[in-house]
Amino acid sequence: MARPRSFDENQVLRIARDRFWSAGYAATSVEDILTATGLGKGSFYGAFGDKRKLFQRVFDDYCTGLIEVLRRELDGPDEGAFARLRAQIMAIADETAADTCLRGCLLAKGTAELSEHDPQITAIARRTFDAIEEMLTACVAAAQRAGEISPDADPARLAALLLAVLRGIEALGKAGGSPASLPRIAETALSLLPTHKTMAPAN
Amino acid sequence: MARPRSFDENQVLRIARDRFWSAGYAATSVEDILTATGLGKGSFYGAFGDKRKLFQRVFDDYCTGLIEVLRRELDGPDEGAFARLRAQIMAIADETAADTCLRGCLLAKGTAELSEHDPQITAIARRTFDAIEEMLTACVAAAQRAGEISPDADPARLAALLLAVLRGIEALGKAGGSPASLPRIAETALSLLPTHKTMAPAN
DNA sequence: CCCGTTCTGGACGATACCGTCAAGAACCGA
DNA sequence: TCGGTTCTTGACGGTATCGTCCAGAACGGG
Repeated sequence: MARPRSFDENQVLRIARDRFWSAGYAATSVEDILTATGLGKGSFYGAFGDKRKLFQRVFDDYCTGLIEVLRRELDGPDEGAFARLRAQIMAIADETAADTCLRGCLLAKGTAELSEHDPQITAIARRTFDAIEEMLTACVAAAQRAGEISPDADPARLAALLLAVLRGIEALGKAGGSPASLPRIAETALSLLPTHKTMAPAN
Repeated sequence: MARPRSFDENQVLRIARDRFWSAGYAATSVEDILTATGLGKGSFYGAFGDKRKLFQRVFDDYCTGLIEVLRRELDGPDEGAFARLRAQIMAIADETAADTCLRGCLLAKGTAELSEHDPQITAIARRTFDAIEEMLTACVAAAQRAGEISPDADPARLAALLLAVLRGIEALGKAGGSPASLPRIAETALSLLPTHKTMAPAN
């Protein structure tokens, strides 16, 4: 018994996300979002409270989605764990290389722009990186059990390194450059992982 | 025969850089810079033309400085090349870990915020990454000649990977986290470099 | 059919912001 | 000392921005 919403909240979130994603937080005005979505001010502030609150929500949703996708791709039996790891890392590199408009990753962009002054954003970013690192660790450990990565290696260390490489690929991607360079970096990283019982890794 | 400037251009550039660095481009207003520097509008626009032009100049100066520092640290004889490489990479990791206010690196921040919409910024970032990669390549090659890195490895590939790791460390640093984690990543990366004539690297 | 509740549209106030401009100040060579 | 040139100060116009508020619309239970 009340007037129902005339807009789809998720659609608004998507549109707002795209605006923030493309222009950044500070450069996106509330009016931008209003015209893009067709909402009136009353509806907007009533439903989302605030530009900052909206961004935090969008950012959080984005990060949650990221983690979910990654989990779906990486989880699985020990058999094929290394293949899954490789495929996922290569996919991220390819994706980044294909992003010719240089939009990049909202997680990276939002963290770069806001982490210094918004502890909430920092916390979300931190949580996300931790989650990804954990999934990578599990995948590396699985690959070790399957005999595809040297059992002497510390899976947490390798995972942390791989996460850094992934974030680095994303960062380099924003400067353009040749499309082949990013996958090449991913390949190099994968090829350096201690596959057999070679030298002592990650001393 | 004209009235001389009453301000130090370089000092203004430094102050403006710090503002941009801390708040980002969009969130820094010209008035911010004016009050921080004490300049009047006329002087500001007369000397620097524009908020955007000023940022490009600040960004360019910053990148040039970055390259110079790195060159000073990495250049040298083949003897000790690997030690220089290691020292520099660890230094960057330590520095990033010590940056508790999460200000990060202006190159990363500026690129993340502006590369999508400002080709000039993209070009500067690109040029800077290329220069760093080139210096890393030279250093890796030197270490190979000194017998500290396997001669079978492709120095350009290793250098590209190291650059990605460095940028990744910087990106992860902005999310806070334990101070030990970043140096650990750097160490892991260094330890995985093919030191002797181990497995075929970077196939 | 009607009323309470929630939603909508947009006017509104108060700043903040960008970049221009003109009037006057400071300098220095002659 | 004087004139020409450059610099400085800050007022100004026009716009953008954020968030509030309220009058009225839409709905559905009773």
